[in-house]
Amino acid sequence: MAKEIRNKEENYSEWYNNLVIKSDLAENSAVRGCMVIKPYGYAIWEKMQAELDRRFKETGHVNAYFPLFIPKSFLSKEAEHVEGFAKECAVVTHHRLKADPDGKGLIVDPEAKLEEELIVRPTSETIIWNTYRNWITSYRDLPILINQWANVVRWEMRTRLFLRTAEFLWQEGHTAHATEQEAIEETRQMVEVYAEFAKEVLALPVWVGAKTPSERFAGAVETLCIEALMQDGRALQAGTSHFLGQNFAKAFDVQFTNKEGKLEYVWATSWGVSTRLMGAMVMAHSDNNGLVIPPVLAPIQVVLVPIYRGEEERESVLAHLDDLKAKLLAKGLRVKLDDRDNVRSGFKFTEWEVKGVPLRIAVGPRDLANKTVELAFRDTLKKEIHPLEGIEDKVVQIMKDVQENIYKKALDFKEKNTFEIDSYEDFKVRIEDGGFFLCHWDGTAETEAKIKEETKATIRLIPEWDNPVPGRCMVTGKPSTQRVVFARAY
RNA sequence: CGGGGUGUAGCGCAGUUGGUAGCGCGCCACGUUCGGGACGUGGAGGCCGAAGGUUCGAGUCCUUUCACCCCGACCA
Repeated sequence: MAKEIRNKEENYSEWYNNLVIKSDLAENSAVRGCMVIKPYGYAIWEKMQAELDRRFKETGHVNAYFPLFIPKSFLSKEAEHVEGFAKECAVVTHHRLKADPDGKGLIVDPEAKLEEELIVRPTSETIIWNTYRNWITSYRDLPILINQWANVVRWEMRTRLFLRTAEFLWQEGHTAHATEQEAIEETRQMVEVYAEFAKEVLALPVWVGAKTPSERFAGAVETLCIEALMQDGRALQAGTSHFLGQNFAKAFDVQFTNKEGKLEYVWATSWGVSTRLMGAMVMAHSDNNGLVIPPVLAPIQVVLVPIYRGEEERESVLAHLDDLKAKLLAKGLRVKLDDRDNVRSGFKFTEWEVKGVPLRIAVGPRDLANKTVELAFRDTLKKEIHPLEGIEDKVVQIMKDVQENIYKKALDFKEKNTFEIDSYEDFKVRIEDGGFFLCHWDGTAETEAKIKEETKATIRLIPEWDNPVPGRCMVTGKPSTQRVVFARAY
């Protein structure tokens, strides 16, 4: 069962509002479906970037940057790739405007038509592989392990804040390898990096597995992914890692001479996560009091709120909190001292709670007298009084505990909402309540499509079980080698 | 592109059978307050999405049009 929170769309907009606003830049549809990321939201994205980037570097990758514009002809070189992306591309056709001869304003200058249209990248496989062709001639040039931080544009029919914006920020890794085995291992390694990141940083437990052919990335031989569960019971694809085989090498003619002196096509992978992760984090942890941000990600981990009346008290409490802030900063914590004098402390409490700051420390005259502080925990909403002595070490520990606690809560939710179902009739009923469903499937695209058609549920992934248990397809009764994970997804 | 809905103050909304444009929040000023979103008094802020029509008179009725939101098809 999903939590009480489910279907409360108004919660989403309230949560989101602290982080982003929907772009209202234009009255026409040009920037419909884009979002403005506010500083507080962007700080979370920066933290995600830093944590991901560190993991990429640790696994031997380097960053680079490729152009935003892709010649139209590039996109058509890989048959399945073009099939998948052609329907959602923004196209640049001209390079100049001029004054409208019939009146005010500007028109596109027909003289300035581009010889070949440019596509605003929906993903960068094509332009990167076009570049790799010139970089790779020998096995000594391999592997190439490059990541790029970029924005991409996908002109979706329908957008959804965070989860499907027309423009989004992401990272895309594009690697080139001499052997199939190495590329497969890279694909696997990166999905594991994502799963670890989801757990340790987003405090989000995920399923890891392979997509079915129908859900695969356009141009991939295999797509691995991580899938998370939102509090409303719907699944969210949170990251993908693709084994591209030699598809792009063949499309862009990227060959190398191997140790035996023979020409071979290069093996490829690509993998990415996006600002969608912010949506995942928000929808997984937030509650009716607002955002709940895991400490590792929180732009502000600890907020210090002074309580006082009168100028004299204000000064002594603030002096005290200045000291405390310095002690906490020295421990590497991200601390905010809210010394605003134009709002009351109660207002501050609520404001930081809504923004999801993991820990609030309030200090007033009473605490000054008793040498204590009041700790208020965002995740549990509990409050406790703690001696001032040694508080900085205590807070360091609290950050770890809270991170762990938020993860455990999400893990518990995921486990309670994962069901083994063997009857399709049961499935049809139970799917309405959301969650992950472990079912047997006969492995055919027909059955997969039928289930999607009848229940709106899709196969989120095929897990790699330690001990796969065979059974019979819940729809057709045909043999199945193992259970797969179904859910309704965003 | 189908199906539904909404456009009135910065935001959220009300506006009766057509008759001087309203409320809440926010904003500004002053005062009292201050251990969980304070209160009082005063104030600023509007081509009622746009165009046309009916009428003595339109936020309200009619026509046209534009925009946005939600649900589907598409998708990370």
